[in-house]
Amino acid sequence: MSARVTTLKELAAGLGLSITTVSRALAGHQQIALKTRERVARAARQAGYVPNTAARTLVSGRSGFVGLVLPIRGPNLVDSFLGEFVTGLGEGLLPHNTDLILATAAQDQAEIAVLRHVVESGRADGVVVTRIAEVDERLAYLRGRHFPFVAHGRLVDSDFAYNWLDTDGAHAFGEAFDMLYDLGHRYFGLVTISEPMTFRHLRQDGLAAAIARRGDPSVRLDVVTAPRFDRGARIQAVNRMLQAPDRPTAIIALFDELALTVMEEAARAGLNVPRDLSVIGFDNVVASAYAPPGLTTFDASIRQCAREIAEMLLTVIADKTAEPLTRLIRPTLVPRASHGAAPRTRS
Amino acid sequence: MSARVTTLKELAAGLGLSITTVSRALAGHQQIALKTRERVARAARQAGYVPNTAARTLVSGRSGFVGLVLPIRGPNLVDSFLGEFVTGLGEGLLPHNTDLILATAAQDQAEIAVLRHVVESGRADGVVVTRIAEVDERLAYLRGRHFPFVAHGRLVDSDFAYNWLDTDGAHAFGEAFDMLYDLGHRYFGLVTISEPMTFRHLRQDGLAAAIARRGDPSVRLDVVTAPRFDRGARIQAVNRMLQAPDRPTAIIALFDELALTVMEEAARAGLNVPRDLSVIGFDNVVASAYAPPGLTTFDASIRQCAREIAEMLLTVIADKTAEPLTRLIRPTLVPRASHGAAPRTRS
DNA sequence: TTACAAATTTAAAACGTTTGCAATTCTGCA
DNA sequence: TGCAGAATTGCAAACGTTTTAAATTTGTAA
Repeated sequence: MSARVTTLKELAAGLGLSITTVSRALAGHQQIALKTRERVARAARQAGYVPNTAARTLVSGRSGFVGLVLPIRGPNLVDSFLGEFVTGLGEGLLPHNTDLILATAAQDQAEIAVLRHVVESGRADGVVVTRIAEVDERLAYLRGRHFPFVAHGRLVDSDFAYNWLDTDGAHAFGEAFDMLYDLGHRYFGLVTISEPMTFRHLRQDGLAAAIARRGDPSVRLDVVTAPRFDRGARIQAVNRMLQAPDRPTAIIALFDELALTVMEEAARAGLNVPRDLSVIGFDNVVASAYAPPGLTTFDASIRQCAREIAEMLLTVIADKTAEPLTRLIRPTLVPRASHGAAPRTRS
Repeated sequence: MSARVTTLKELAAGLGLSITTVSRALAGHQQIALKTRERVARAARQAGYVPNTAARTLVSGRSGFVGLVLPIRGPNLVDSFLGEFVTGLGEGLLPHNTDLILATAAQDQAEIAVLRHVVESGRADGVVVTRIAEVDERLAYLRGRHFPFVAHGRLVDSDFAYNWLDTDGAHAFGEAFDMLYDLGHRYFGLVTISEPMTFRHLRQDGLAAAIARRGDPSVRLDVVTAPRFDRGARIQAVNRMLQAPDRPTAIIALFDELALTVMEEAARAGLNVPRDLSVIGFDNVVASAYAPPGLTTFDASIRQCAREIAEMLLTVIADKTAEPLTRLIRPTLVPRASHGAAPRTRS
């Protein structure tokens, strides 16, 4: 076992054939005699031949990679999202012999610079773009370059079509409202974030639409906004809502991390969930099953979504002229113990 | 903004220079006149020139990638490990302009086949190997090929030296024992796994060594083994220990997932943690903070370890002849509420 | 046997970059 | 003005593969 790697030239020399023939034989071209193809295949297998990716990419223009730009975030923020997402992408790419490249963007670095580099260096045949912002230059850039991509999430309204897969947060938030309304709740709280991500609008709009559909003027909704990555400010925002003299009887959080904060602060304030307060989250992070009394939330099946995103991207790469693909995935309610009937008496 | 990508040839033509000169100018060679270097740099920046990775790799033999083989596991097993690990690697690679490639291995597929493919296709300049098994053909293969790699974890005893970084599970388990012993515990339980991973030995040996050091013949240790990925069997194994007429007063689990199962089953059996039973885990997964009453565990700072692994790997790639690097990281105790004084009376 | 078509194989160019070596252009000095 | 030597630039090969177009071999029918 040596450090040398077998090349096509060596293989050809050993077989007394030309490089061309060996290359074609391995590719399974019909024009090469069956007997030759078998002979070559045997020799290649025996030599452990693996084609050089760089050379193949250079001539074919296809790298066999799909890219994902990984933004480095602050500490303490790692949940299972990235792991699930990457695993799902891997599963989707596996049958097509495509690998994933993860390019890291420093915290202060513009993610688009890294994206540009990935695209223009020819490292990848397509990219996945996550965490869509309200104004997202990445999508415009990729579209301008006619570079294959699939967005996880989408713009609120865009003047162009593109490939995306999103979880139907609007529907989930409407479902949450309906369930809580039927349990007697009329005074609602929404904890949202201040970062300009599109999903906050989609979910909040879904909630507002459900309220409007119901047409009950006694329904009231308060909204409180917290910065996503500042735990202190988040707790403060949550308490603004909890400490108000007339607090909501049901709080819907934009995602589980916020909902868990709500439950912790409620417990600290001596409130019983769900007797005094119902809480509903979104994401179904692992901790939501463990945090007492068990957080009712929605599962977006990230891994499955990522797998589909990978498949969509491979489709787009194979046929760049195809119509834009879009998929809206309905998250499933995970009912646990953090929601219940509205309290009878109000303080 | 077009779909075309700028090449060195175009850049050279536009500047009236040869490809050679432009290439050298961009590489900052002193032999190119300063004025020319500046002129070229300006043109390159303006054209948004990014060198083609495949071409560069082909001629230089360096891909600028580091590989990680990602084994697809069954469902429901995604914790934050992968996300943290990948993030840490990204952080470590970032300053060296190196990216990460993730090659997926199907569930039934031999991981070594994927590894071989990554290595021999020239996709990566080095690889990270995780989850070291008792007999691990990956290490032997990489060593035979003289291919740069760093192992996360290590063999129990090996007849050759290699680069590794490991968390000192032996020390942690000894620390756990000492703490529990001082709290009056004498009857211990260890929940371990049946999969042939080396870390189970390292941790169990650390525990045994601490017990031996103490030299108290009244100390007793029971060990129960569960398959890692079969939740039902895991619960069964845990209950074998909990339901025994004389059960341990303190249970140490090989990792948090098992410890959480212990706590759940203890609660179901009407046992109060920590009054009736102390439980200690390892990993500090997010859920361990939320699972009542809060699991005492050890934090291995995966992200930080991964960053160091990346740095080690880059060192090894830069100088293949260097002495093997090894790092043993001491995990820190995260004391929560799942451990306490040994119960006075025994049933 | 010959001619021609079909089957099979090969030479050579191309992909975009780096690099050893050679060629050219400057500079200063006689 | 001429020339050595330094400074600067360029030619061409190389990396390992795919692919176009052409060459060679084989088979078949006259």
